[in-house]
Amino acid sequence: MIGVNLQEPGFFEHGALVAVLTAQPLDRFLDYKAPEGGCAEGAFVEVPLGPRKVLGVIWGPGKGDYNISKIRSVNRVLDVAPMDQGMKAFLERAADYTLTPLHAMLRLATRAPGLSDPPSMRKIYRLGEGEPDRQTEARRRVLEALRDYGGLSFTLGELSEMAGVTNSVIKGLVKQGVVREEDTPRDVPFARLDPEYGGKTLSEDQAAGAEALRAGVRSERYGTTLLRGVTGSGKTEVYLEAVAECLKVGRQGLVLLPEIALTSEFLTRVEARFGARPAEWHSGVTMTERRRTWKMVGQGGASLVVGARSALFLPFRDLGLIVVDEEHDTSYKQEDGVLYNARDMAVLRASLSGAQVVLASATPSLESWANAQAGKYERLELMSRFGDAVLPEMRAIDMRAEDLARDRWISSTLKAAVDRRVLAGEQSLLFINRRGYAPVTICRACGHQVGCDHCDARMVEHRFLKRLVCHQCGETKAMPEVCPSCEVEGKLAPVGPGVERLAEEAGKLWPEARLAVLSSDLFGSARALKEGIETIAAGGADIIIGTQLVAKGHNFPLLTLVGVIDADLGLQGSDLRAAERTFQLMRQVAGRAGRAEKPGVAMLQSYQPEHPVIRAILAGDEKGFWSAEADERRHAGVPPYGRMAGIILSGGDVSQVFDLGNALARNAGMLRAIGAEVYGPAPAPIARVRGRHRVRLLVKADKSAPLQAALAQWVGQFRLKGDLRLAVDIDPQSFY
DNA sequence: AGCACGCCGACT
DNA sequence: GTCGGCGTGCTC
Repeated sequence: MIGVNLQEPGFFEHGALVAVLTAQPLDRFLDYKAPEGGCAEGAFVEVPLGPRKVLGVIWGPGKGDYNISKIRSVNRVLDVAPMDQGMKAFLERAADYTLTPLHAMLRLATRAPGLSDPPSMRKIYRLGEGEPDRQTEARRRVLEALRDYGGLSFTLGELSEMAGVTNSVIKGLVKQGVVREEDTPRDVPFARLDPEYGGKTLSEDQAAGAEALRAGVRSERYGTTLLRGVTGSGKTEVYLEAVAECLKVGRQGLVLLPEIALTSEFLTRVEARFGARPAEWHSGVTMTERRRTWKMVGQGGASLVVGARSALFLPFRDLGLIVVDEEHDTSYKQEDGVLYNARDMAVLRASLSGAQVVLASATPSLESWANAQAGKYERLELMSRFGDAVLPEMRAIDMRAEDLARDRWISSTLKAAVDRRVLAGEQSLLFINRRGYAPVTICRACGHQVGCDHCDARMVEHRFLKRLVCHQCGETKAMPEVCPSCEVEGKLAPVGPGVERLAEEAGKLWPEARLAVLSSDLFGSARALKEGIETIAAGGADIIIGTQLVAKGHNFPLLTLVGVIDADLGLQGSDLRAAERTFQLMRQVAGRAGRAEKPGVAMLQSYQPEHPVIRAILAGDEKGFWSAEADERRHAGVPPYGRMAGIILSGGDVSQVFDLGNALARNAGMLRAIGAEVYGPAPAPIARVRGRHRVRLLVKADKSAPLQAALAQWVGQFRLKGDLRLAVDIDPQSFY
């Protein structure tokens, strides 16, 4: 082929055809001619597209199957580090796995502004040569300031303030060459982190764990370690040693955190350990800082990034370690836009760049537990520094015996316990496992939950339809008058108070007490949330009402009672990970109480206190819980022992969306051919988003079935009309 | 994603 | 008559 340089594979001479991937939603590569000076595979380029100029990446040689006379030239190669093979492979594999178009993956990987702008420059000032023609007091101060700081340089503003002079004094010195003015890129490397800076003395247990992780990092090969450690066991110190080793071998590290609210505290710890702050990457980071981080990660000017899941898509050039802290956290699963699980993508990315993964958690996910069990992951266990974890006393409140009114959620037993805390000036936490209103229909006499006749999911009451709907298969039925199990009449009630309803009830029960509601949707920003939490922890409330949020690593020293309003939510049925989540939350929430000198009590309100999960929680029997849960999932053929996918359909018109869903369900031959089952269409977990109705189908397949290929074929049959949209959600996490 | 083209309703 | 609604299609 003309123009291809055979000496240097992957380089395209001026005029050669290249395939360019853009972030535009086009489902194929576009052919362009290589620009003057040529371009290398992986180069970020600007290409003309219709009347616009867009960002693209040279993906490989052009196919040449497009009208040659219409092929345009690449405008220019951008001044950023080219995408390496590992990143390219990562985007391709991630796209295949999540069934996301490649252009959407590229979009994720270029989420920084101004990548196509020329490097922004600014002027800096340093000491030049010679002496000024006339020495004045102002001039003397400027030169003294510069000499004091050796060879360092400053911006005009910094220097004039330091010397206490006006800009014109400095400009005058520049004219004479006594002070030198230089252009320097605005995007500068991050401060070097010193692995030897602030190492702490580790316990024997921690030291052994740290050494195992360090050895992994030194191998410069892929490997995943599940690092288990209860709160207070110092798992952060341990994995920071792995980060230190990564810095020593000169590779880059990435620490993923589930909540932005946790980053600032973590950054402080990193600074204490390594003497400087790492790069930060999450939605709260400013545009200029984002661009700097993106560019520096690409050219090696950032050795450690701390951030949210999207940091996985930064252009690391030599990634040696990824830490996924609180790996079980559900917020690692992106639920809008590109649907991916950051924990799984971290493992994929690491395996393609020869990096180590550390999955850290006090309460790992069953997936990771099973992978460790199967020998795919190494396992490290940290004991608490204070011996066994000090778990509070845990008790179940049998709600069947409480005879609670229909619209009440706080039992008299729990109320009495809270009363005692209020009198004693101690804090109580009322914990509710959900934010929204997603009721479950439960019999208040026997604890039976109304299930679907066609699958094993529970049925959910739809307030507007006045019917029960199965969110898995879409089956509906009228609300029964009589409990299908114990046949008592009039005791069926929708369960599932939101935080607000609970707060209302608490306000009536304890009119004198100071109530605080902690729910992430009630605070405007991460900072406001953090301040709110600090005020409350310092004693700013008597009764705290909270959601999952409180379970995430905040310390409340005055807290001595945790009341779990509905420990049953999700024990049965419609969410396959519900038992796991309940177990994790109970342990974490229980860990909130009694951290300080006062012993804590946790009370679990339950309609089925004899359920194995509740029993395991009360007994603190972790191993027992995991084996039982693993058996159940294996039996049901669900993750991690089977595979699932959701198909989310959305559009402005409900009936059109359902029509499409039904059409999909009718034409699912290729899925049945691989032994998969198709459920639905049914209302999606979030049934309406910004005026669009969402409907979901669920696919369940064998672990070994070629699910992605069959799904792609299935979904590919349909051309979407109008505003209808379809998204595939591999391994969905929400089932309500 | 943008942007143009194109085919049917209420206005100067 | 035309201005403009947004459905459909194209961009190398």
